Amino acid sequence: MTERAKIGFQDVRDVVLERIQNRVWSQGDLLPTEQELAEEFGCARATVNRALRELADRGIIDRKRKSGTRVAVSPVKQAKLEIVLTRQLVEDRNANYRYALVERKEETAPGWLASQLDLPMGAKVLHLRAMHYADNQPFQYEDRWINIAAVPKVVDADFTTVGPNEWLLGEVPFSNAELTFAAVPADDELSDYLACAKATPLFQMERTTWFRSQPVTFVRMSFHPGYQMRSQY
Amino acid sequence: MTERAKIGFQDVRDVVLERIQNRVWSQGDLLPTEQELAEEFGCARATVNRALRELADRGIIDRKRKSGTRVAVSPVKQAKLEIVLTRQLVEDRNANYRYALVERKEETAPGWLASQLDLPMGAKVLHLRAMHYADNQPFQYEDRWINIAAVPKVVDADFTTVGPNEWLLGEVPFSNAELTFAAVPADDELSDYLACAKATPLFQMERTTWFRSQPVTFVRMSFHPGYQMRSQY
DNA sequence: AATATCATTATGTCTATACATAAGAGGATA
DNA sequence: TATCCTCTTATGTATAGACATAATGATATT
Repeated sequence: MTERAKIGFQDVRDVVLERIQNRVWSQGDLLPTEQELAEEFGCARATVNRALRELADRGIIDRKRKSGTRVAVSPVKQAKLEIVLTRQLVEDRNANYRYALVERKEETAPGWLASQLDLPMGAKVLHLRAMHYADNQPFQYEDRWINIAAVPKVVDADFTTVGPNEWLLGEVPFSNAELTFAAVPADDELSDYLACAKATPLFQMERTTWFRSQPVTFVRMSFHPGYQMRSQY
Repeated sequence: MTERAKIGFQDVRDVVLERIQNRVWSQGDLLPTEQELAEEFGCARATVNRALRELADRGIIDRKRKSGTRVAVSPVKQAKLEIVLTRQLVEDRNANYRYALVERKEETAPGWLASQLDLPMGAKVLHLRAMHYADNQPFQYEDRWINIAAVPKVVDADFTTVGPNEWLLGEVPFSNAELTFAAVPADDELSDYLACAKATPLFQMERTTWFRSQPVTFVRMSFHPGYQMRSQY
């Protein structure tokens, strides 16, 4: 028997996506209404609604009340970039992870940092410098500032065994962040810690983190020469 | 009157998120069932379901049939990285965009490319090299290979006025891709085109694109010295 | 003790119905 | 022509009820 199973929202979603990919509906085209699609597929409008909502979330289609649903003109491609702990990055390569604290110092936020984190004048910060190793090879140099006002308990953490990232993940697990990526030449300090020649190109990632609009931390991570970051969409 | 508006799924979502952030429910904790939450909020179970589904999509909670809903132990942080056209990157900086084709050549895929794109031996590719300028300053050098079998029409496109990225977006608007980022030293060619000293650190992004499991294109984009890429989550 | 069976339970999904809301279309008015 | 109004329409959301499904835990069997 060709007794076919009932149509679910995933079926609708996939068929609609396929039609868009096959140019049955081209960029900018108006799709049938939910009602019409529901009739075509023999399902409830709510089912079509969920299917189309998912496609809209993915940026495949644009929806507007009264106007209807259109195939997105310029599909907003956005890559998902998994933010993982350095420990995990290292262990994913089947390498042995080692962490070492270089320096721990309480200080007043320098001007550039106060500006970066939007801190008041004279705000207290904890400045940490640390190294991450993969099989005892330098993997990443970490330069971090933590807003003490946002995480008062940080003054009691010594960070000799647990890295600041892991510690913060436990204290402030849900936060927003802004990232920047760049290529920079190794300066004296970086070339020293990362065991490379001066001016070697290094991949650098900076991250500013907030929790409920309050600045928490700014970190600059410099990776060993040749490091590649991966992502997909 | 304290006549409060009816509870919607967004309210439920936000209240649950707030409780998680406030550690009312900590990492790994079991949340009340949908039924219980629906009773608490005075709404239908479907409403709670949608609220929790959104939080699950964001990686805030984990849900499993019969077991229930738990606060995610290691919230998967993932940054959203908008993939934009080079033209847009330039114009977003209020700079004048200019594109120039450097070379266009049909060839058989070299071994490393066949391997990268998973192409059969002797597959035909179109090799393009191009420059993107911002206010007539070198902005990005683009080195691209397109799988002719996947996009036969590409042999008729001359790419003198429209860049390959924009052209492909029109032809293959929906695709998957894998990205890698790295810092590399400028070689002779890059230092020439990007007007910088040899060995200058350059931010480089590589992208491999598929459409329905068929490899479409591989591109290596090298940015001018000092370029920063931004993202957030 | 190990394995198969079955009831239970929380989530996953679908449906029909209802009402809310944004926004386009047309007409009336100034 | 420009502005305001109402009507209409497609999407957005809520609901009660139903059944599906995965996973757990208990029970019975080997």
